[in-house]
Parts: sequence; C-alpha cells; structure tokens
Amino acid sequence: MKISAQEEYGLRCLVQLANLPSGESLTLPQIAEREGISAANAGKLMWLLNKAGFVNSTRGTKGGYFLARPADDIYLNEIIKVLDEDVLSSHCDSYTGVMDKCVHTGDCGIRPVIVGLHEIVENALSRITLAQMVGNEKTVDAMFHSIQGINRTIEPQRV
Amino acid sequence: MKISAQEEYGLRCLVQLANLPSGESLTLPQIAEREGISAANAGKLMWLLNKAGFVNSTRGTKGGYFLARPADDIYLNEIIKVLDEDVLSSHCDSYTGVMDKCVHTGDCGIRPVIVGLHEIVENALSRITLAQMVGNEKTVDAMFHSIQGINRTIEPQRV
DNA sequence: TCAATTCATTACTTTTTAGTCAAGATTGAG
DNA sequence: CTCAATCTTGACTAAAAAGTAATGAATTGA
Repeated sequence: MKISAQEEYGLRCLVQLANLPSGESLTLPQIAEREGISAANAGKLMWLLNKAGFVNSTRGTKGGYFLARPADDIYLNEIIKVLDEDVLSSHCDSYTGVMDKCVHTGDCGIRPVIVGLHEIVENALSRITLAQMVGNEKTVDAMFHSIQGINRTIEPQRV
Repeated sequence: MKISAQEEYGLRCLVQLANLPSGESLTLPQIAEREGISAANAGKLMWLLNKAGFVNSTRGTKGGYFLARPADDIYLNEIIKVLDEDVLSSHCDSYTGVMDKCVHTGDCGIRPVIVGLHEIVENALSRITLAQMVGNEKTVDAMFHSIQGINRTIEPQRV
C-alpha cells in the first residue's frame, strides 16, 4: 500500500497555505521551495486543487495561491479524493459497490479486507481537518489514538 | 492511496492455496486461471512468495505450489510486507523513524497523519490470517467492525 | 534413458505515474 | 501603455510498476 507523490505533496502544499496569516498568499516558487519540489511540479498540484475548489489564485505581481475555504472546513478525505482516485483504491473495485473487473462473482476472501481497509481509512481521514494539521503534531496524533487505541488488545495479533 | 497489483494478486494466489485440501497443490496455469491473470504473471508472484517462505513448490509432472506453513499462522501484514515495501509507504518515511528524504526537520503537519495511518493499517492487518480469509466473508468483516465500530461517532466527521 | 511437465530466473515491453518545459494569458506597478 | 511577475495549460520526458517472453533446470513416468 502506498501514498502517491501527488497525494503527499498536494496535501503538503495545502498545509503551507493553511499556515499562512489571513489575507496572505504564496507563489509557486515559494511553495516549491518550502516543500523541496520544483515550481513546475507545484504548479501542477495547485492546478488540481484550484479546479477542485480548495484554493484560489491571483495572477500578476503580488499574485499567488490561498485557501478558498476556512482550514477547519477542509477534511483530509476530501483532499485525497481530489489528488487520487479515492482514499484507498485497488484493482478490486469492491469498495465502490460496482465490481466490473473482477472474476470472483461469489464469495471472495479479498473483498472484505479491501472494503474494511477502505472503511477505516475513510473513517480516520474524515475526522482530520487542515486546521488540525497546522502547528502542533499532538492534535492529529491524539485523534488516531482515540479511534483505535482502545482496541489495541482485543484480538490476537502478530507484529 | 492504492493497493498495488502485486499486493492484491499475490494475496489472491495465497488464498487459492489456502483453499486447497491438505496435500494438494496448484500449478501456475491453474492459479492463473482462477485469478484471471497470465501464468507468467502468477509465476513471478509465486517466486516472491516462495523466496519469502510462504509457499513451497515441486517441479515436474504433478508438481505445483502449496503453503509452506499452516494458513492460520500466516498473517496479512507479513504477506503485504513481502509483496511491497511496507503495509503503507510514502515518500515521507517518517513511519520508519529514519526520515532521510524530508526537508521538514521540525514540526510537520503531515507526519502524524502518515504515522497514524501506518499504525491503523498495520494494526488491522496483523489481526487477519489467511485461514480467516477462506470460506466465509463474515469473519474478516467482523474483525474490522470490532476494531473500529465502537468509535464511529466519537469525533466530528464529514463523509 | 528420454520426453513431457512444471518451476526458476532474467531480460524485455508496455503502461502508468511522476516530473519538466515552454508558450500563452492575466494582473499590477510605474 | 508597457513590462515584469505570476498563474494556466498542454505537450513532452523520465522513472517506476506491471506484465510478457524466453531460456534453463528439475522431476516424473513410460
């Protein structure tokens, strides 16, 4: 399982904008420099995020990008769905309810695993906002522990 | 976030072997046919799984592949780590504790998200064995609900 | 022994993802 | 009005993942 470069860096760029004092904006070279990527690459990511309505931009001198909505109204699951197909996807499309591509019409050992993983990821990401990601690492950390810490020892497991 | 073809089909092939009556084995064409992939492709996957000690094989007539260990002693997190880099990986390598590639040395909004996701995926997969995946979809389904159902409404969320 | 069957391994091709480049369009400053 | 800064967009290139092919080695059965 992988988080794609597009997901990770798209999200990082949004966090940079969320960090900004109200009214300010960042140019592509500024965003790029802060995330260690090229301005061209940042441009492509911002283009996606702009189309999807997460950011707005102004051109010309003093131009740049800024959030189109308040950071506490932007949830991670929404962002990831714009930067990739879904919060979790695979060749097995069982999580969509369609299942076109699969040879397994009846019972399938894989399906509940993929559906279950999709569900826990969607569940976790739908509880995190951009606002929670700026500043202090502890906030997001606590959320993850709240949604699973209790169950740590319910079932047998091998790590 | 994506489950790679190698992960999905490698796992599928193992499930086919786990379905087998004790003492029997499957040839590459048989595995391939049951999963809708080519025999060459199946061969590559089985080669990986063989190297990693999950399956054994015999050559020649009547040859084929079979599980090297009991299905109830093979956990999903172990399998996935053989078929991919880790249960969840990304350019940000914070989940490894090393963090070579990253420009963010101090506080980072992304890190706790990646660490948290890695943890919940590892946690879930370390509770599922190959044996639980054969036969009835309900078993795995119940596990996923047991590790998160309780918390469904703890925090605000948007889906 | 010999031939058919089957796995083992490496090299190659195709497809997808990632990243770069360049020409065009808009804005603000002077 | 003109120029420089900046975003916009599509085409292009590079890298990684996925899939195919082919050659070699081991086993079985006649």
